[in-house]
Amino acid sequence: CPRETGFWLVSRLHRRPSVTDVPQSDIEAELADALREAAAFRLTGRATINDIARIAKVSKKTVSRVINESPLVKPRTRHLVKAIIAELGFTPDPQARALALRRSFLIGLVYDNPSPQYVVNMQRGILDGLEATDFQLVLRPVNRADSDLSDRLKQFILQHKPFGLILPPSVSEDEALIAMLREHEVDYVRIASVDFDLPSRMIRTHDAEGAAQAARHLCSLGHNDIAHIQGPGTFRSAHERRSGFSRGLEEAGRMLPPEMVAEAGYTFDSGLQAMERLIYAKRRPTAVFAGNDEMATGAYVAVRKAGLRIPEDISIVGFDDTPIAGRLWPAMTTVRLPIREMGRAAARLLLDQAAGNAPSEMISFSPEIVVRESTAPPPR
Amino acid sequence: CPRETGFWLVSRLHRRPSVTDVPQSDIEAELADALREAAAFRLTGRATINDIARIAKVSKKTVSRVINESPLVKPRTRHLVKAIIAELGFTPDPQARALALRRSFLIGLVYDNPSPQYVVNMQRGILDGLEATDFQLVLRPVNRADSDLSDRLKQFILQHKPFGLILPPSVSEDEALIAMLREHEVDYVRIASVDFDLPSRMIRTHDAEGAAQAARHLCSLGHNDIAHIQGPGTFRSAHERRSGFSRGLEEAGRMLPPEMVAEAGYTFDSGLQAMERLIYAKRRPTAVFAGNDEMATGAYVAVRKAGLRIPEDISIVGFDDTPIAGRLWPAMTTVRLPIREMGRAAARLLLDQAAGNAPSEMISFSPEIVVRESTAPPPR
DNA sequence: CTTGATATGACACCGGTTACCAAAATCCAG
DNA sequence: CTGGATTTTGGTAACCGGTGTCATATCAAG
Repeated sequence: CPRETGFWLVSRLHRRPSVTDVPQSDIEAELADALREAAAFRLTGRATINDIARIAKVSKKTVSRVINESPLVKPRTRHLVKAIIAELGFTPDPQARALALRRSFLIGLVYDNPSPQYVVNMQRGILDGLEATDFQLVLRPVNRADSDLSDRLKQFILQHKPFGLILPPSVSEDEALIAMLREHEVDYVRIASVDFDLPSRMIRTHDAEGAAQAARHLCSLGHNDIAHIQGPGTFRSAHERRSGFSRGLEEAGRMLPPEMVAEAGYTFDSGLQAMERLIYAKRRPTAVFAGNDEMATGAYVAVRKAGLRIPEDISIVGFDDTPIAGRLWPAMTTVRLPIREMGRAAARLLLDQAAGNAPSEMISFSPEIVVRESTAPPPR
Repeated sequence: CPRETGFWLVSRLHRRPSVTDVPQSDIEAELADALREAAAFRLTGRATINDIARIAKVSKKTVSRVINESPLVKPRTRHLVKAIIAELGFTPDPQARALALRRSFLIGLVYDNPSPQYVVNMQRGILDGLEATDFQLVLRPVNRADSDLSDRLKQFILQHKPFGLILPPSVSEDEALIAMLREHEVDYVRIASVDFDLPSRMIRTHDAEGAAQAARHLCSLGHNDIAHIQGPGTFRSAHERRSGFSRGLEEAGRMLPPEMVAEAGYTFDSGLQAMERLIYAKRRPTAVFAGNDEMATGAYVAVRKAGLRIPEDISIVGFDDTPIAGRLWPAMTTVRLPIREMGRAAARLLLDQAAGNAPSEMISFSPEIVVRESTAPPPR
């Protein structure tokens, strides 16, 4: 026997077919009366659940049931109440609801503070997904370095009782954080390029496959001296991208020797320096795959500073397809991750959870190479 | 006689000096007792104002007064209650507070949907300013074009009763919106490059002055054929920047003839096209000032496509100093607006309002030119 | 011992939700 | 067809965790 709880979306599915064999005119009249009264009330100000109840001549609780789509309401009553709600443009007060449900309608986006470019697009996507719901997106930047992550976030959770959290890469890999979330029973969706032991809702990206595409692209152009600017070792995505790239090269009969890999920190400056190391190394590469667009942009500058040309002397491939990629000259070939769509999916996943769907689900996204003008056959 | 209202920060200022001439030992003992009890309670779970009241042996109202820094509490009681609050790590529930105060602790950032680059930095700044407060930043993108602006935003305001809104340029210029906000008595801070008739809190940027600096810089390099890529006419900032630039040129004895102005839409593509028009015009300019970095980046590409060099053939100056400016090659000379600091100031202004400061205040920020490598003397 | 100022408490209320109970409708066997 | 058990449906009161109002208790000064 299901208890009466705030979220009825579940049971909405197996609702009995509604039987309406009451004299139509009767309903009509009552409805008209109520609506007249509602219209009169309308000017007074913002309506509450009490007003609706009074006008519909039912109890508060019944109105609450209608709002929450409880199946325990006669179709007739439901229609009446819904009509009045529509007429008054009533929407339940999220604060009051939050207080009673001990759960707010905030969705937190938790990200690492030196916010990577992609959070912008992710925000867009999440907002798309939250459109026309009562949920609000709040930003929760954290400093992973300071390890205040858990503390501040816990504070936020205890105070604001967020409905759910969205954890983009890097934050999503923090197992201590995840443990804390489970302890406090907060819903969350992880976004990452690897699988996790604990089954939980997540958005999975196949970064390795994208990197392999980059490798295939460069090989097909005829490059043999191929280098990689790798992201920081603390990021799982950096490993994924490197190993995927390496695998891609091997499949095409090439190798990625350690001296052709320069590690950097996913930043512009570090990418620039890494590229300089590669340029002035014993064997200069004719093509470089950077772990993200940010570093690839740094590589652009290093190449230019060295008096070399893109793509005639050196081909460059990035990862992420951030806005900057298309704005550079020549436009950057990069591996596109559908960040916005991922954000949208993450929001949906969180909202679904409310509807009582299966406890664990995963949505996969595959990256795709976008060939622009920064790649060409190697110089002879 | 001041009413008892949720926000006492005002009166905190003219509080009488606290006199504590009660036997120390007495207090100590009582405090110790209470703290022992508090420590025992601590494990039970999250504390509420009732728990504090019970342990301190005062009424919940008194605890509420202490939380809100009301001066109507004896220093001794205050100390006791504060000690217990600290011991329990109690923080008031924002939802409950919001319900009672009919005002939530959300700060909305309202921005035009094809979100301009600067909102990222603005977000950072606002988050800085909100740090260590109970306030949360929520994102409210709107489509100005759809004119759903007022409707959707009104819906948000009615439902979530935000504490205040921050309105960056373009949104801040919408008088209909402002009227709606005043009608619903929502606090807001406008960020704009012009003054408004209605006195209200605002962050004012002197875009015209920044543009004039750009003009002076180009003139001092010896340019005579100077063009401008102007932003869309619907943006006040576009006018400000143009007129400031024009004034700067005139002060240096140059002119900005209409045929040397190309209007674009603050976007990369439109900037690219505008630059192409200028390049293939009768008299090709040797220097171009774009209304924002986005368009300037488009100009870069147009110049390159035409086989010309930056800055040897054409100098380019942008506006905003978005991250992309420093990442281009050659690095872009641009006019820097301290967006992040502005965001921080906006948040502070909103929070001050709560503390009952003067109803109207303005903080000014002056832009400053950042000379990088995209400007040089004209070709001979 | 007043008196006015200061400090505290009792209680209703904000706008929803749940637990629990009562009334009505439906079903079943006798 | 009827009475009682069972399932629906609607209502009441309490509660979520704070705040406002207003009455009352306390205190220093006159």
